[in-house]
Amino acid sequence: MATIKEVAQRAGVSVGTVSNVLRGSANVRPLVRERVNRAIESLDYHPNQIARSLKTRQTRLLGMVISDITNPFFPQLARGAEDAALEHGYLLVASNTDDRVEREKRVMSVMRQQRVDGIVLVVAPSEGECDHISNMLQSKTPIVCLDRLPRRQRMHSVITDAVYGAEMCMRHLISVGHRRIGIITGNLQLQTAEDRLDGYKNALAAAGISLEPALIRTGDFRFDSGYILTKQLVLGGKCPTALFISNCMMGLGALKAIKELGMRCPDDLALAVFDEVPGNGSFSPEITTVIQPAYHIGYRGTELLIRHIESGEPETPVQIRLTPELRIRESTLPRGGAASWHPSLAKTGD
Amino acid sequence: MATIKEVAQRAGVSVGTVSNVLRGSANVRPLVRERVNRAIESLDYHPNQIARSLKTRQTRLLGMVISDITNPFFPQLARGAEDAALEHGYLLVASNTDDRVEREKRVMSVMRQQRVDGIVLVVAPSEGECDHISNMLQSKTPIVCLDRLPRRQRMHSVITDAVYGAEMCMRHLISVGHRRIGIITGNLQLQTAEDRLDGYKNALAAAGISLEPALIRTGDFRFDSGYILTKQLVLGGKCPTALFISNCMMGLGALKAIKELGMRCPDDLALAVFDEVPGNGSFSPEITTVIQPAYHIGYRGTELLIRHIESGEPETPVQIRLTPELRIRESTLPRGGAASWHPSLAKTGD
DNA sequence: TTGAAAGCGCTAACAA
DNA sequence: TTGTTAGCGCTTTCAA
Repeated sequence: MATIKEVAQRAGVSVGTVSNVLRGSANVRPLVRERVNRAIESLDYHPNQIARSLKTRQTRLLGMVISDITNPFFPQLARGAEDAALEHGYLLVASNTDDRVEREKRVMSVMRQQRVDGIVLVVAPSEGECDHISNMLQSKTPIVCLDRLPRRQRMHSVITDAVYGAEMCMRHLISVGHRRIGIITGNLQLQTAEDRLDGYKNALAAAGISLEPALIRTGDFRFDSGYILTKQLVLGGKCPTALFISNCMMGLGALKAIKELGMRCPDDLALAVFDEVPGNGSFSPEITTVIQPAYHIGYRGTELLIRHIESGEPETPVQIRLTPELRIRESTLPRGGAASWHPSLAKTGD
Repeated sequence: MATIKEVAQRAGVSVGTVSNVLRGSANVRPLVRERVNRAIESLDYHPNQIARSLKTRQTRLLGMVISDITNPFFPQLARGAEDAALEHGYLLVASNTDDRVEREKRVMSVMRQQRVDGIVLVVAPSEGECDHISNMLQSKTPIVCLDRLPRRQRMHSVITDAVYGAEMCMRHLISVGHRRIGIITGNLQLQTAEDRLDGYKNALAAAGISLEPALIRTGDFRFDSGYILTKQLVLGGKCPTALFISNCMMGLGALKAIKELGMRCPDDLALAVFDEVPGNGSFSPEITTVIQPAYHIGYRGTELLIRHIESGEPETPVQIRLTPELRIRESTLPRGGAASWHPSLAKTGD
């Protein structure tokens, strides 16, 4: 591959001048500029970003560490992050952790060696051992947390207002007549999972419905736990009339369980899911969901990260909280006929 | 951030020795090695891969250029690619093209500036202007094509045997009694899309069913075209009794159209889809699909790429063709009662 | 407006 | 076994 030196020779100028042309900056005589550009063209010269990075101490690489791209929430988020990155001339180095801290540590360490300019991070649940995060921060590599807040540290973040989303969804379930509502939560080491549970509790309390511990099951955001815990809830004595599932993968598991149990949704059991469910709208039943602005979480988080990279870290963490949206569909059609219910009843989000 | 020089000073050795310790290679006295490691630890030293790359001319970065990560086929592929990369100490730089050549050119150019060691590529459809690909190859950056073969060049690739998959699926539809089978294809600039159509044609020919041009519609692998073309096929005069859809996104569109038309699947219209459909198995109906080994395409393609990076390019392109699998589900239950059909009838894949 | 040259942090060849 | 040093391709300061 051609180097800047060869371009300089070919154009009959010094490397400094070529550099100036490349960076569009300094005062170069149009004639000279023209000659340099022709040399670049004819040599198919691609500036060596590695050499540039070594000198300038920035790579124009951003790390993106997420949980699992096969969870349909994350592709949207990734697209948002990529769009923001590309608009500012950055490329994304991406990696999945499967929510394992060891993997998070490992990829963040490698990204650090690669000298990424910053990281957007969906933290893995952990019991506090986050030295890798504080070390990173200490070495002046900015991090913006997406979707989840780590328990200990206060950091830059862009998340969904999960308490509000869960509350809104629960109010809807209650408004169509449900009293015995079960919930399957995510891993409660995660603030997000806890928040969704809090929304559940708040809504029940506000409606004067007492909390029934047997209706609360702790899952892990994966298909299997949705499947197993739904069966447990349904078969375990006092079967709920509605289920609130804390994410889409567990939602699919719950649907499968309901099918296998020979129950009908919503007639035998209503279902509402936090997160859009893959395939929703094309199949039956259509599922009532709390929709997170996944794309925007990625986009705004990355934008925030780039702002910090390019103009220095602010003193206090910036925390952005985006509002989710409730989409009501047939899986929560009111029991005993639609006549007893009107969509306006559900709009209690104020 | 600490440098190798500081580590050397702290350990009381030369940078050369530290380098030797880092790369685990040369003969270093255990005692000295120990001292160096302690220095590394206490300084929280992370080797600067940028500087290393400049010298060694390899970045341990792999480019992954795909069509669209929100198409559920690609997350699987990406996980396979990442696993292979990580196992060999590489990181993935990822980007989506939305099947637009301009975007493909742009990101590949940036990746080239970043000096990625190689690229796994899902090519965008185009009318032959692939200079960016041949230039890349010429500059000794290996490329392995995944899932799709570019029309002109012969390149390293890992793809699914689409002709075989489509044939197998069509044989099944025919075996349960269908004669008027419609197809919605992908963008026929893509070999993959063409292959699936060829499989369709082969199976019809083998069964002695004459080709009906009106039953062939050209889509673009996106939701909307599946939706629109299904409506056209159904409402356009001679409605088919079964539909073969060339990918999952169009499959979802087709399902939605069928729903809106008030038709029942499979009673009014049978449906088979190439690619696993998101949500399939949890909803109704469950869809008969041709399942591609997406993870393996990513994994083996990346493995192949790394092999070429580390031991030089072979003379002739390596082309790997993986076998898809037919999963028969309720969307193609035979018409006129299950009694007339037995699963064994479908197993004509020999 | 342009050229010359130091230096970014590392590797690897060579010397000691 | 360890140390010294040139040089990877660029940017940037300083001098001309």
